[in-house]
Amino acid sequence: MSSSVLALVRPASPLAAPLFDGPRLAFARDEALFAEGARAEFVYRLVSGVVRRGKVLRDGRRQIDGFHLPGDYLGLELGEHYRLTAEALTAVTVVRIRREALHGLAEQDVRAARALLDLTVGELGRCQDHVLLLGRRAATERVAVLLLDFAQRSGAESLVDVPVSRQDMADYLGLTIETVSRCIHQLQHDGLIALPTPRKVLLRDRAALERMVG
Amino acid sequence: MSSSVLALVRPASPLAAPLFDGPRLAFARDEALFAEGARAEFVYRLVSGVVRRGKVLRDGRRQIDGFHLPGDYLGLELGEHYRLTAEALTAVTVVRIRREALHGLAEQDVRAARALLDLTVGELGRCQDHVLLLGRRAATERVAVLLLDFAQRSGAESLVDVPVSRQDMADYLGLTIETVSRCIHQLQHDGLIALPTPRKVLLRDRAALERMVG
DNA sequence: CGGACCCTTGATAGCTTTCAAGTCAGGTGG
DNA sequence: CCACCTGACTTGAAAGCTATCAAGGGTCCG
Repeated sequence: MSSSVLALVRPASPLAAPLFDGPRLAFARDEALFAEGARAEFVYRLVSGVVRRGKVLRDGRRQIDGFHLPGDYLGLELGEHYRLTAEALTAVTVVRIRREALHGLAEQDVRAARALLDLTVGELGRCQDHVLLLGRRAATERVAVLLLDFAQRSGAESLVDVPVSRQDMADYLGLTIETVSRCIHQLQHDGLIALPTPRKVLLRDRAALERMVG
Repeated sequence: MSSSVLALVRPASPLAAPLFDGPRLAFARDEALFAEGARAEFVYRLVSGVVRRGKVLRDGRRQIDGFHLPGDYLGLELGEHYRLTAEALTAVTVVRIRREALHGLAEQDVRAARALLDLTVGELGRCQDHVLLLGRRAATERVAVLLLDFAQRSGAESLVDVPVSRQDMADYLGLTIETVSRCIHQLQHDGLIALPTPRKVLLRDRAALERMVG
């Protein structure tokens, strides 16, 4: 069980209880929770919806670092400024906490400090897997990794929900939208998956997919 | 083991004092400090030498996550097992501490806990930058980024020491050794750099390099 | 001088991108 | 209810970039 890249980010070791709680906030689809470079004032816990987190180069090239689902924490960069942008892919609700308040929590409670560290370490591990994927995997492998991640995340037996657009997949995988589409077609042609709808993937030969991913 | 060598990896916010200290250990060139998958028993602080840290796919494809220089910490993954392999590129000396001891330290001393978190967050930030480089930059840009990193790290005005082989550069940049060589040639041809020796790069037009990197 | 290793260079192949249509589903308004 | 429109996805053809395969230096060191 090599730690395959987890596209959908989740706590490394699930916390028994949320690290913090509080009133809920809503964001509309396409709204930014926070932007790269802005002062990092808050840390968020996602309650519902899907969020993408990434960066853009000045010329518009975009790289997505990960997708977030309910339960995930956002803004753990914990520096003075956010290092990337988080945007709602759907309507989203979150709980947020001031960064200083979270640090205060960690100073008073050893368990909170440890949980915070574990979350950050988990994020680091996923980021390292992402580096391997982008540096050394061919296009079809990348797509297979992502589909398996979606599958694992959803816990679905074989019918997997793809919660993001082809463009977002491409920007996560370091490919173009056309290449993603062609790779999916290839996997379908090889009998590894079927595509009831563009956003639903049926895993027909999960073992073969996992072999491909290594 | 010239102290002018540089690396991509450095503490996010330099610690006033080392997080821990103790007796020194030596590793020979090409020796592994620890291997991916092994039980993560120790955390290391590099005292002298250069270390590379990375993963390999089963078919031999290699991806390097970063290069480490004196002052850097290794093994901060802090999970049950190391997530990557660390190997000495030169003779190396380190100080090491048991993982549990470090956690104990963090539990007793809020400042240590915070330093540990900051180190991990810094590592995460560098990893995110690496993802952007691998996902969305062309070969020559990647090489330029690495050369500028080496430059910044060494603090050299214009004559930069490249402390790693072309193969290691390639494995860090997600390229082949030939492509790295050709990109360096290209930069030289365009007058941005000169190459007194293969491991010494003279920055002739740093502004242009930085423009290229964005 | 010979050998080993690292780096460079050349030619060709292959994969992914780019450019350009074309299809499909969902939503809107007539 | 249907025509239309828009956005998302797919498909095709050609170009471009990087990898692969294959030599060819250069340097260090025995």
